[in-house]
Amino acid sequence: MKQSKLFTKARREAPADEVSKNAQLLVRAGYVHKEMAGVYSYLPLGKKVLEKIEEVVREEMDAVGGQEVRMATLHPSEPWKQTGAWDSVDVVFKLLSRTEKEYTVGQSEEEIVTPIAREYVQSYKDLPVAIYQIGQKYRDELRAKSGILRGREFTMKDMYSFHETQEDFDRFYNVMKEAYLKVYSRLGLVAKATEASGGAFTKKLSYEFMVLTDAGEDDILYCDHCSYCVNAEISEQKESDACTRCGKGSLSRAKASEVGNIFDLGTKYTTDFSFTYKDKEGKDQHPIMGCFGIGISRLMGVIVETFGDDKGLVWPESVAPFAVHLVSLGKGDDEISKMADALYDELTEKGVEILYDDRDLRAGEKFAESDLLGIPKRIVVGKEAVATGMFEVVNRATGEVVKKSRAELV
RNA sequence: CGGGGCGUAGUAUACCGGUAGUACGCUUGCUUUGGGAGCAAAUAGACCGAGUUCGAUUCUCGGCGCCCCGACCA
Repeated sequence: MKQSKLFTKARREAPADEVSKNAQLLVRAGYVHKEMAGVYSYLPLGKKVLEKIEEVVREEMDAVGGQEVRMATLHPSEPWKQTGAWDSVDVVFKLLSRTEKEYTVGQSEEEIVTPIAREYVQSYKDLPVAIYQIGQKYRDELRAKSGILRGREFTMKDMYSFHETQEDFDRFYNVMKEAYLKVYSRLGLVAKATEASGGAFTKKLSYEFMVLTDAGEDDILYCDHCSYCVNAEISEQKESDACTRCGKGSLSRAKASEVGNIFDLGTKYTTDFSFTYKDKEGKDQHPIMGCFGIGISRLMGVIVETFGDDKGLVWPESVAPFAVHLVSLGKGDDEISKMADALYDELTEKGVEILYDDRDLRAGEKFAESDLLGIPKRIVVGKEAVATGMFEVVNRATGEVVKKSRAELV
């Protein structure tokens, strides 16, 4: 992609009405555009990042046997009334059509997925099954905040699984826990599986996946020795207490952002929707259901909060919109332009995802903007490259500079 | 939803009870060219409504919007 053709432009100033780091940087760099409080459009660069995150999540969900679907976003009100959520869940948007019919937009999909599963699962032989989707969710939040970390519209991966027995659910639950940790690790994040309230439908604990960041909304207590971590809202322990799990470490308190959760829904929904299968004895049984969410757009925000520095965004390679930022210097210098053009063509042909700043701008402006965009690797083509044949390669995260020849790059 | 703050060109800001100035951006020309250049010209603005006033962008009230704190958070 040539930057002269890129739809968006970086801005020198951060928007005055954004305080959070993720919103300031993403807006400045042209990754997103705010529509209203808690609702952002994703522009070409931002969309690429979202898709990178989605792809990592998709691979790990497929790896544990998940099957991807795309469920409706506009929902009839009936199933929501059937489960009681229409009246009891206050973040449900309620829409009225011109003929006064009621609808909602999905803030979660149990009301949609359960009737779908009921249609295709009749026997214990059809279980277990796990289906998921990646898509937009809508929640009528009283207060959107922190840029893309907590919005009224956001992108989420939500998986729903159905099981014959509690044992099988527990088995899958652990598989998912590992899959989730793998996802976060691939995104360059350190997440803690955190014990939390199980929500409305189970007395059991659920797990929330927390990434430590001051921008987060939750307080957690975690052991400095083992992997124990608990949401402070359900814990009677306090900072500096000895860890009750390993007995060796002590607890630290920190702010964290919830980037995923896994719930045991029991038979709440399968009962509400009269979803039964025949077991081996031919008796009707309600499947046990699980729900597994990952906040895709929130993850993007958390990545910005975690890695962004005073110069701008810093993307881990796994989610960067481009792998390489090729920057040519020397306005109007034909030799430099030709050399940069040639390198761009070669790298593009090799399949390298590359953004080429071919614009006639001064070096300072190009470097500042390159830093802001946060692409992991910058290749500079200037007089020096023409003279020596060696290209300067700069690591955005570390600032480390190495010289490489054309042959080493392509 | 309670509390606080803020709404001025595309962006960031300034001043003012007498209709607005600066910087960046955008357009044009010349110079400059390895860390956000210079000169010149050009473009562009008071959230909405009501009230007070001879006159409101400025003061008052209401609305709307945005941010922050809290509450809330399948």
